Amino acid sequence: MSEIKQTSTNFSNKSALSDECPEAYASTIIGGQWTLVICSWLLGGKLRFGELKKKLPNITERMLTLQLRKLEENMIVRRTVYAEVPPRVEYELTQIGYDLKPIIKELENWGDRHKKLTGQ
Amino acid sequence: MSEIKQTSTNFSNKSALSDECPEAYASTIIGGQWTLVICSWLLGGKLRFGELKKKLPNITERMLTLQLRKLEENMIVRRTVYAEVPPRVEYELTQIGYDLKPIIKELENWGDRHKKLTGQ
DNA sequence: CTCATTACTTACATTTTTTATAGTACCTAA
DNA sequence: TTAGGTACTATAAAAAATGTAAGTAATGAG
Repeated sequence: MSEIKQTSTNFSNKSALSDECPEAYASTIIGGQWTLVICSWLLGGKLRFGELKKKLPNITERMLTLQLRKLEENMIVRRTVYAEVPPRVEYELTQIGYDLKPIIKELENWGDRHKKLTGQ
Repeated sequence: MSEIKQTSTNFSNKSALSDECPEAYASTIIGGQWTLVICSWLLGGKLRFGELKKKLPNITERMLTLQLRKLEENMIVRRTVYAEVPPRVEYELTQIGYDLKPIIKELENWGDRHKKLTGQ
């Protein structure tokens, strides 16, 4: 996740697409496997690392960390560390993160309809 | 793309997530690198394989084929083959594919705002 | 017969994403 | 002194996605 080769064709393709197509740009930001689900949980309010982990039973701590870091880099999520022991870290959506709400809702809606249609 | 290991943790994680979270389900369907851009072009009407290729200058024929096949499998796109030589194949959105329109539009919107905000 | 056209397919290589497993620092409470 | 909780890190490996390069079928034009 952190080791992207800026010389690869894949990288330049993604960059070019992101430059020209804001929907592709958005997709690279919210496209991770756990990204939307994390955001979806955070729509309900701030959560600690461990709380998020409980909501996503199968995620590894590493993946959760990576996804949260990426979300933080992309300013979707704000991270607050409390200087306590044991540590307490809270995650919450920023404004632009919260702005994903209608998109997430529509995706849920569309997903449900698609499932019914295809009998999944 | 075609060789997904149904015994992998990744596969079972994705399945479980898709079962529970329609937004994650939707994301696995429209999450490919070129998927949304292809759909976005098709919103304007049916296009031939070669026409799509021209719209996406950097895509390889292999990737275009794979993405279109996946979209077809997922009933987002309808493929029509004309028995001519040289062959002619047309792609167009299905109803549920066309229903992605508002989502794509909102993603474009959100992407633009996000770009401005982060100075990309 | 040879060539051009179109929409692919195939085999393989590379890059990116995801998972597995085992740690770490810090303080508190027993 | 030891154990326990919290939010991580480090390293390796597996899996998935994407890219490269070459080839194919059919047929009509020349």
